Amino acid sequence: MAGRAISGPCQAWPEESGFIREVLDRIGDKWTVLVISTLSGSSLRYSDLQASIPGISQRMLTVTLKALERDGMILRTAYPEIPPRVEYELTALGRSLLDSAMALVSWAVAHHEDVGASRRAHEQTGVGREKARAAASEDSPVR
Amino acid sequence: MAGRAISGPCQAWPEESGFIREVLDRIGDKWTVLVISTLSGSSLRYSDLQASIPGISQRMLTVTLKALERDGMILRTAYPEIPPRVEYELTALGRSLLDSAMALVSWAVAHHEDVGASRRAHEQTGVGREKARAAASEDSPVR
DNA sequence: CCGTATCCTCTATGATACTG
DNA sequence: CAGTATCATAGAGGATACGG
Repeated sequence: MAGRAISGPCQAWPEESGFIREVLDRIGDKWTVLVISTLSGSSLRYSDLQASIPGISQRMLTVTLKALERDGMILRTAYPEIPPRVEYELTALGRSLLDSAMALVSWAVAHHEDVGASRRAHEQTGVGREKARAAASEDSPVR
Repeated sequence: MAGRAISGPCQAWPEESGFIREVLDRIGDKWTVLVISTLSGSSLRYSDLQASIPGISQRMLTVTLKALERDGMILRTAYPEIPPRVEYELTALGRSLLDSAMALVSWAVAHHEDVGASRRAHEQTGVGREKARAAASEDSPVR
């Protein structure tokens, strides 16, 4: 749709943005990171995953697992027993993503307080309802 | 909401999952990573950002910038000139997230072919329409 | 036990038009 | 230039019930 509609100053995001968005969508969705993180230790059964991830619905667990399997991140193995048993485990590709994803999780753990503080500050000082200063001098920008 | 409803085998994700999800939602949304990446080089004006990120709407650019500012990732500075000028730049917190996010982007660049191959393989072999084997021996699981 | 099939809601995103 | 306001929509995600 966009094509090369823009001939602006600097085309920061040429064509890579396509599959970058794909990956970000995948890891950004509500459960993917939780699932692969849960599988980091050992292979698990469907019901184990559901028990280990509080709040996930059957539907979303299934959908997430299918997507990850399709993308080669996890391996699904069904044992035709009675009762049925299915095990999920990370592939090498899945583990490689886990590394990068955990960096993000670590960031979250390390900085969530900073983010919280910033949010509180913005509520108090009423940023957003900022008072437009009448003065217009070059050296006193309005925050 | 979940509380401690589950008393299962191993509580893999206790309470951290809350703010982990918050961070993942933020970086997972359609434009955040593109915006902070674009700001990695230098501070930019609103219109520069819009020109540098093909396909973003005014609304989403504004929404994304507000969210990032609220979370302390970027700093907004308005110069009360005519015409108005507003500059956005990454804060230290924003740059720290950029590092982790770029790790993910690097992963995408490095492995998007593997993912593509896996997807094609799943389409061809018809995984999902897997043939249920009649046999039920312990040592021959169905993939 | 391991899912699939439906229905339903809510949010993210976009298009468009207007303002300081 | 730098937004804000409003309306519309697709799809993610959840609840529930049924099937192999």
